[in-house]
Amino acid sequence: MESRDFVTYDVFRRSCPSHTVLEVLSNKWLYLAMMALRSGRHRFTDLQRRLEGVSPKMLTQTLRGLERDGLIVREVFPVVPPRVEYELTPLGREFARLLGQICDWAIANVPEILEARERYAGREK
Amino acid sequence: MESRDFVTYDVFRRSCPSHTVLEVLSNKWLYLAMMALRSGRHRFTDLQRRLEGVSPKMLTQTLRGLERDGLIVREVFPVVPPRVEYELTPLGREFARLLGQICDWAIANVPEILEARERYAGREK
DNA sequence: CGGCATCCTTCTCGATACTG
DNA sequence: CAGTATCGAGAAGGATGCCG
Repeated sequence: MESRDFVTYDVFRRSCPSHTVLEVLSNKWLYLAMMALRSGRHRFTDLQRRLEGVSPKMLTQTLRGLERDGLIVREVFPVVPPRVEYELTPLGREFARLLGQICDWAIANVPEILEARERYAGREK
Repeated sequence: MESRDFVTYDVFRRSCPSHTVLEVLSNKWLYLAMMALRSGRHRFTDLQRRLEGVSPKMLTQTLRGLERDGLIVREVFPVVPPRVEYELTPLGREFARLLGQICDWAIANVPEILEARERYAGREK
């Protein structure tokens, strides 16, 4: 296991770890959770309120995945009622910055994309 | 329809167009198709070969979506056997550049992410 | 409050076969 | 070659109820 990276990563190959990572990251709730956490620490309920339409199940699942991959940390306060906070790690902040660029781009180009869709729909048969 | 952007886009709101756009973009095959097209024009079969494991159905669906949103153009040559080529639009190139950064980041951080996963798995009960 | 367990529906996706 | 059509498995995701 102490192998160096003597193989070339190839996101196109299903067996390549980079492919798997990309697959995990291609997820709407993951995007949104990362975006929400850019503004700092947040409690579970805060996130649930911010991510309109997310079920507790999906939010938990998403946050667990992010924690597993080292992109966020989860802190549990031993109080009643329970209090759990989530925060980006340095690695997570890097990634969130890139996702932020995607979001910014998406927002900036919504009009153009919607126009393209109308054009496309308009020339059907 | 001639409305200016007097509303504030909010990716967290399900009804916001930017949310829809983000949702569409959260897709593995879309990522990979865009990456493959960064190197120029490609035929359907070329793409199918490049994207390991993609079925013709999913590839068609992915490419249609990208075409619909104005990110790629599809050119059909009236020959036998058929020849169809796909190419990024200027808008698509912009977006592909951002996705490329995500890919690069993913590849660069595969080791760190895999380590995080092992740590996470290791401290389970 | 912040989950987890369970059930159940939906729907994506892959495999396969076929066609202009 | 570049798709389309069809089918079925399996995963994703919502709803609900319970618990520390």
